[in-house]
Amino acid sequence: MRAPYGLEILDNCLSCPVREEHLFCNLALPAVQRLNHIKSTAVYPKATMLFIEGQQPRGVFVLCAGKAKLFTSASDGKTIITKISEPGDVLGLNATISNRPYEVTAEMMEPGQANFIARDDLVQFMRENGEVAVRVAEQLSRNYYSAYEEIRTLGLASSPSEKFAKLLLSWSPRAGNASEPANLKLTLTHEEIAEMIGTTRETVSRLFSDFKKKRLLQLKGSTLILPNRPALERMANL
Amino acid sequence: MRAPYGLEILDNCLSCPVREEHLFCNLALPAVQRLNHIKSTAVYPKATMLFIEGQQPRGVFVLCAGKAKLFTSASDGKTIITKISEPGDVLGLNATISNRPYEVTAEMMEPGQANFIARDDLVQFMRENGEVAVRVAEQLSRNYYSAYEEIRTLGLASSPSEKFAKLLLSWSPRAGNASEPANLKLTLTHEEIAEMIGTTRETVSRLFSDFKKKRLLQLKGSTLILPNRPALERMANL
DNA sequence: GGCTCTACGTGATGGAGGTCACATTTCCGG
DNA sequence: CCGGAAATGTGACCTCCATCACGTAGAGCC
Repeated sequence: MRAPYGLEILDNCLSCPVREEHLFCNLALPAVQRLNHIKSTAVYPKATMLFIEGQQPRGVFVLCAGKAKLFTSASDGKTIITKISEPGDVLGLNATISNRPYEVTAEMMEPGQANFIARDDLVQFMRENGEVAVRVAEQLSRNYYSAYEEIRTLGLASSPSEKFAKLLLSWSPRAGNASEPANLKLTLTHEEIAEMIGTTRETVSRLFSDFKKKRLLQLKGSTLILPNRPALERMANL
Repeated sequence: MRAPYGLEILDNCLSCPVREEHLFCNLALPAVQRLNHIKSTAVYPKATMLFIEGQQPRGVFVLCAGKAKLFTSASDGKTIITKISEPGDVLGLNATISNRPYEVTAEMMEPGQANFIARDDLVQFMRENGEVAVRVAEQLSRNYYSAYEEIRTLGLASSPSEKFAKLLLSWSPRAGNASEPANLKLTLTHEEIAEMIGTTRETVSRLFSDFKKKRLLQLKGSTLILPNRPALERMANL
């Protein structure tokens, strides 16, 4: 089930194995050829910073393998993780398009691979190809949407438990109307979860205890089970 | 100084009186003609909802006169104002491009006027004209940036006073290095300010008192004076 | 097996700010 | 100029969570 962690370069990394919304899927052949010409592929070890908050944008990274966390920090060191990126995601697009500094730091959480497209090449490619520009615009608006969800979570939720419930729900694939329990792998530390919902590690630890007691979640090793989605939704004010 | 509040239709509302970043400025003539053909102009009284959170996107509004507030609400009624839009701003672009429901409600705060461009027309226009699509992408990434600022404010600031200081700073035009006091019109109620920084009206009221006492702001009628920008920046952790 | 380092669990404590209540002022339409 | 509504000022209270402090558990390593 897991992405290969070896260091060999994956071929055809821009193709779309799963998700329809990938940025450069199903383009016309000439566009694909042009794309292959301007992209470059590289392999990154764990903890690599693909780019750092505040840097001038060099271009975008299309993640092929591995996960990356995107986060931003205040001068006092407080940090919020805004997204855990997975293969297929495009990183640094907003900064690159608007030519403003990267607004987040992107750090590999595991060894992985990514395609890089330099800013000038991408902008030129967009100008020549309206379809590509539309795709980019769509991707940007998706990014905006998830930023908006973040705002709603941070701004509208009154308690850490509410935010925690929202986070759990966002992890669980919405399985139709059925109320079958969702289970998934928990790969984040309490510290990281705390940085995602704007609270402290200790509070997250207590939240896990509370939620277990209330039968809102179970942990078997690193497998997280959510037996009662509706109750979570009630907690999250949905 | 104030925009006319009469109900006559302003001509040439898509032109750019002030700001360079307006969406459709300085386009080639044929594009401008096309634009004038697909847009329609209307006048809206105070408290009009241009669109409502959750509605399917009909298209975008380019605000010509008047201010509008953009906000989103939780089911329990708690509300956050994410932006005060001013003439020249483009409203509803993200939802329109991604064809997802409007993520906010846009409500006129004063009588005003806006151009409307229907979704299909806009998308078609973008496809035919790569330059327009690039402009749209740039606008989207600007929107994303301000959403990001919001996230930083809500997520990284620990106290209401910190957020309040940030808000005041965001209102004050950054006047070079000089430390001349900034003054500006205060058009929002304490309630609205509270909804912008995620706190309560009472707390905002107390913040005004505290900040006055600490010589961080003065109020002359509805004119707000910030005599000590550096001190505000310190409060905001900048 | 023992060592170290990181992740996690949990109690005690204090204070910031949300909540409620009510007084006062400002605004605005008639 | 007046009356009601909306906006604002302020006190009292009390909850929730950040903080501090420590103990424990597990993972990797020699």
